[in-house]
Amino acid sequence: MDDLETRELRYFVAVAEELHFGRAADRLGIAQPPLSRAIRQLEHRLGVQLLDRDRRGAALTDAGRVLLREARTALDAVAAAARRTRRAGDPTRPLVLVTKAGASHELLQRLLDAVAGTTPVEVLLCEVGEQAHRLRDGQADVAIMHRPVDDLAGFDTVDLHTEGQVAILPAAHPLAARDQLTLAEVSDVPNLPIARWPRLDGTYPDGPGPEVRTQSQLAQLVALGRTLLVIPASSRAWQWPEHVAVPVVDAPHITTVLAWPPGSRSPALAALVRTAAGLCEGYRNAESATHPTQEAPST
Amino acid sequence: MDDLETRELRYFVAVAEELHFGRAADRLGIAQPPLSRAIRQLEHRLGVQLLDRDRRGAALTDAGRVLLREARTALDAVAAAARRTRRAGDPTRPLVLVTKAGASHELLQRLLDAVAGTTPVEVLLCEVGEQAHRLRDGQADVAIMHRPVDDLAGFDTVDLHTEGQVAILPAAHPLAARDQLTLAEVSDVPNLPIARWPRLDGTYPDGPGPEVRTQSQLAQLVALGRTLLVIPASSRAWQWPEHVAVPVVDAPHITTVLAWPPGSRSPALAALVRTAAGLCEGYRNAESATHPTQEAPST
DNA sequence: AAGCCCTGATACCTGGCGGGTATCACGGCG
DNA sequence: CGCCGTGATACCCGCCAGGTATCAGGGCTT
Repeated sequence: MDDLETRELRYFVAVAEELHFGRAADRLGIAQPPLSRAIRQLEHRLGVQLLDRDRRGAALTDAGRVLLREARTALDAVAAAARRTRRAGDPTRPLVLVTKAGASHELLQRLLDAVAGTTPVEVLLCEVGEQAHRLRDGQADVAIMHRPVDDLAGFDTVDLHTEGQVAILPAAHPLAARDQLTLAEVSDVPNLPIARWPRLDGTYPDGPGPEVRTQSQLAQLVALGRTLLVIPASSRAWQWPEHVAVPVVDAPHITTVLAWPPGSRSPALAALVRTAAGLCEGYRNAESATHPTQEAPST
Repeated sequence: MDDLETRELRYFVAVAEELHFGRAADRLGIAQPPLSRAIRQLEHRLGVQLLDRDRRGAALTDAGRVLLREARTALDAVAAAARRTRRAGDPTRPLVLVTKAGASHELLQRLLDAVAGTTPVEVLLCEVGEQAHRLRDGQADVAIMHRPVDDLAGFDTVDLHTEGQVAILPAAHPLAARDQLTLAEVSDVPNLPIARWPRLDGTYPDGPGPEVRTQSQLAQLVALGRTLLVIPASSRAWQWPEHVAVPVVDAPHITTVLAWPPGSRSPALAALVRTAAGLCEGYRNAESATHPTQEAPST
């Protein structure tokens, strides 16, 4: 019937994340009773139980888990609407491009040089896996991402460049002397386990490797001889003197792509996409000409 | 700062679509003054002018056009959150599959047969181009769509089948006697112009062909000898006795895909996707194994 | 030119509801 | 057995969404 309000979604997300009405209310800056009432009303309106209350907190039901995921994307979309509208009203707005720190540095440099003077571009750096979120919630207009490692669902893209991967090893490690490696050799080095990244919900998968959250943590761990990693050959801007890169011959190739929210039609974005496509003409995947999710936005 | 409420977005969308405060207020079931005030507050909060007021109505500014697009997707996301949550709380829920009427009928039949008894599936038929919207706003869980004609941006997909296209002609037309045609021959038959479909905003592109909105309108127009169309070979369930299908040898191949919102993890959906992929093993594009937007949802 | 009409804007009132405080119910635990 | 910490309930208050009445002004007609 009547639509949900974003306030209700924000409240539910807070409770679902804290699993505790008191703390959630605290975080929201309101008192606990109105929060309890709001969630109860929400459950009543949806006709679905979202939380199992308990003397020591609350637990999500299946429906609650669905709403948590859906509410997050809905709130992102609302926030994106506000941000993009504010930016559209600012005539001096630069295009905001988000990329992983250090990834595809040379390519980005060439792209920025090519549009310098015509299209102002602001570069926003983020940690691994955050680009999609920044794009979805309107903090950025366009992103440099990588297939198949990043989640490109929901974006239009053009392919920019495809390349092999290298293993980054501590210089002191025996494997560092090799001039090439295979995935099998890399994946079961007993005293050099692969690091673990957080999942979307912030928890870590099980495994022997160290838990990392940022690229600089990882760089340091490699330098300390505690882990290794396999990354695209061009993503080496943050390489330390203690690091050695060895090509991994059978690792899947990584394609660098320029990604943007579907439907974006600003002339600046269209110009950037056109320039990027032009820069990489030779490398582009022929599929991109026929695939509808890979067309440039019209002006 | 403070987030927008969906009420504000609904109000703005109404005004932006009507371009008239009075009619918009009417449609929303409120009076005009509160609506004017709400829009003014919205503009003030965003720090952006959204509408140019005028004695004879209102006109969208650039920022207003951005907000209209963003607000629609945000409202879709909120509506989807409500719908999907309600459905998640209903233990008897069938999976809702949406498809264009008549398209890929045999494939769908095989798919439904294959999951009959294990996964209840409700089939929702819609007109051309509506599937993406139904999927985005939560009315459906999964869709049968076609690449490259449908907009697949924002969905995970598996390829099911690829096939050539045929021209559907009035049986009385001279070209109907041919056993094959080319795109060039089809596209400039002077007295048989291709029909025009509405754009997303409901307006029609210019051109000589008749305006159509549904497949049955189109079927009738072809039977009347007023237009022709080019469609995948399998989409002929609605063919009339007055229609003749002739292969178009150089038309781009159409791939039938199963598409669903990224992140959906219901066991029923996963089972359907697995079954579909199994059914079409031989036809599947090898790329689907490595492309992240084409992986089956995990259970 | 003088009204009229149709547009959105302004003024002002009212009621519902979102939010607050105080308190209850209840189970775990020392 | 009483204390603590959980969420639920009761009740009050003030704000703001929404209503009515009215204004302002430009393009019509006459």
